[in-house]
Amino acid sequence: MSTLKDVAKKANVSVATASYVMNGSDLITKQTKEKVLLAAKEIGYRPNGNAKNLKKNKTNIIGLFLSGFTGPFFNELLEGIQVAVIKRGYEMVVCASDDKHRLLVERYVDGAIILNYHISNELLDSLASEKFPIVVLDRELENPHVKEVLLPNKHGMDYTVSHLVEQGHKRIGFIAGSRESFDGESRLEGFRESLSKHDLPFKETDLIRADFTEISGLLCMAKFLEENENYPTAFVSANDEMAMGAIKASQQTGLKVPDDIAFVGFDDIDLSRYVQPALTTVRVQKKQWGQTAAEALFAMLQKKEGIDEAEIPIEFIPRQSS
Amino acid sequence: MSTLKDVAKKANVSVATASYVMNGSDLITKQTKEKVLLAAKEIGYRPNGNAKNLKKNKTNIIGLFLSGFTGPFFNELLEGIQVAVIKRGYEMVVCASDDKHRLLVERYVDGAIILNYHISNELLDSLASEKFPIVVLDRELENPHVKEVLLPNKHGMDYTVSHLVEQGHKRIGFIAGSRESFDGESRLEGFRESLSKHDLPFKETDLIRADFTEISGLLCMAKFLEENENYPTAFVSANDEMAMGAIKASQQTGLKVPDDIAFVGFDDIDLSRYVQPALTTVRVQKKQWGQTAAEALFAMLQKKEGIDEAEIPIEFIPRQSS
DNA sequence: TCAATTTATTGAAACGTTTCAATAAGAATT
DNA sequence: AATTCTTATTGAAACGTTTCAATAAATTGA
Repeated sequence: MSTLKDVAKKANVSVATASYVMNGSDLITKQTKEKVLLAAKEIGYRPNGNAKNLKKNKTNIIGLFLSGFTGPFFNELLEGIQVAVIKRGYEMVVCASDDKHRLLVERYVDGAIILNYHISNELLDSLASEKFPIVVLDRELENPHVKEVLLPNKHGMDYTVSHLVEQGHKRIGFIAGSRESFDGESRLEGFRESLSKHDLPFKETDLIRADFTEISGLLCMAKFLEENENYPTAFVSANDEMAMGAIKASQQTGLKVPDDIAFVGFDDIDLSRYVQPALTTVRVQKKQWGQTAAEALFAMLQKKEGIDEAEIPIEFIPRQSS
Repeated sequence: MSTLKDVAKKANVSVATASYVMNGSDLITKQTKEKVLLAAKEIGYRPNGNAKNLKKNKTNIIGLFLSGFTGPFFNELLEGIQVAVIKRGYEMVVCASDDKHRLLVERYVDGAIILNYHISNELLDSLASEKFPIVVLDRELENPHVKEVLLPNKHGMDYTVSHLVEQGHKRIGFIAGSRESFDGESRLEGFRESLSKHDLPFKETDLIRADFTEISGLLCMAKFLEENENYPTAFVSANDEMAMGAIKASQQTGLKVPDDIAFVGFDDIDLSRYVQPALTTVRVQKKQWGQTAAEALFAMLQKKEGIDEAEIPIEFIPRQSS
């Protein structure tokens, strides 16, 4: 593989000059510039990113660290981060890990956004620094170089429960996702809190554990209805997909939604307004979430202090399922 | 940030020794080993991946290059690649690009899997080499260091069309995705070819252009039905999501599926068997696809020649929508 | 015409590792 | 006790860049 040295030799200049040319310095005269560029092309030169990074002590890459690619995988979130990152002239890489977290630890990136329950708080504490800021999307963490950018899940649950209470519901169930999800659990927690604000009890047996997929919602709800002939008049779901599945299951059992049983989702995915009945839900700006996360990271990277705690906007969307 | 040198100094050994310890060489005596490890821990040492990579001329990372994070984003595919990559002691990074493709060009990875229509054949041709093998998932490309791992889309269309013809359909429409998708277009092409094998004509006006999302399928189908009171008795869709959307649109117009109009999807996503009516489709092993792609890459990386052209298995799944 | 200034080019050190070849220290063989 | 053979440790070069400081060349001003 050819290097800058090869280019320099071919163009009859020093490697310093070649380097300046490759980086578009304006000290270099036009004709040497062309000479070098031509040589580089002829020889098929590709810069070596590792050497660059090593020298500059900087990669211009930020990393998004996920726990995996299955499960609730937020395309919009990725898109939001990507947009913000590109705007800053950086690149983004996303990777999944459950063990060594090599890409996170070995300084391949200038900063990290974390949504990975396999990564411990201790590790993050030991990594975060002035030079290596971190944004967490899935936990609370007190550290000057770590910033939390969290969804206002509890806020959303307040809307939801108030709405349901207004409609006269007294016994409300909950469809939860997998326990590893910070958002899922904080929605459940928020649900519990909102319920008690309204002096309503929660029967633990009305808690259904699914795994965020539509099909798990369908299956678990079907099972629930089969086992309990006495059921809540309403269910809150930790996301839209499960709510949709649960609605299908209820309908297949002959129940009318929302008359016999009401459902409220969370997220407002595109499909929610098109299903029958259209799904009541809480709209979450996932793309905005990603963007905010990236912005927060860049703010730390540039030591700008005054980043105001931007809340991710949410909105309650009443539709026909409740 | 502390370096190996710092560790060495603290442990009173040479950096060579420290390096050997960090890499678990068995030449080093147990007590120096402990001494170094302790020093490393105390000092909070993290290896510098860039320096390592530079020296070793190898990153142990393979890259998956996508065009974006929206659109048909194949979690299963990612999962498949990830599994195979981890098994080999490598890591995977995924990134999106539409312009400079820095991460692809600057040797951050040891090999690449491409599913990104922004990346030109010329670029791939210039990058691919003995030392840098490439697997393409979205094009045909003749190059000794590039391997195609493609879905048998046309094969799937043969099944589909034969099935529909057997059921007596004579006028069959097609719901296509966005033009940038290689798979989408090759399904369309396959559809055309299968149709003509059966001596059936294809009316260009029976081609609906959507964008792979369920909602686009719904919207485009609704529009089509509104504009054409005369419509095909069956539609083949380039993926399941659009088929589901189209079915919803048809039902909302009062049509009975499959009696008035039949639908066949492609992919067999989880949900397909649970919708009403259950969706006839072609099952594609996406995870297998990813795994095969990664295996093919490793085979090239290890110069193993005899990689047999593994076909990704597909299977026709007749259900109630046709 | 010569000094002073500006502009273009270059040599060489440095970034943090790995790893070869060389050395030092111990153990084993005479 | 001297020699050989192991084993553990180390010095130093190398990987491919960037960038500072130094030089060389060209231009200007007197």
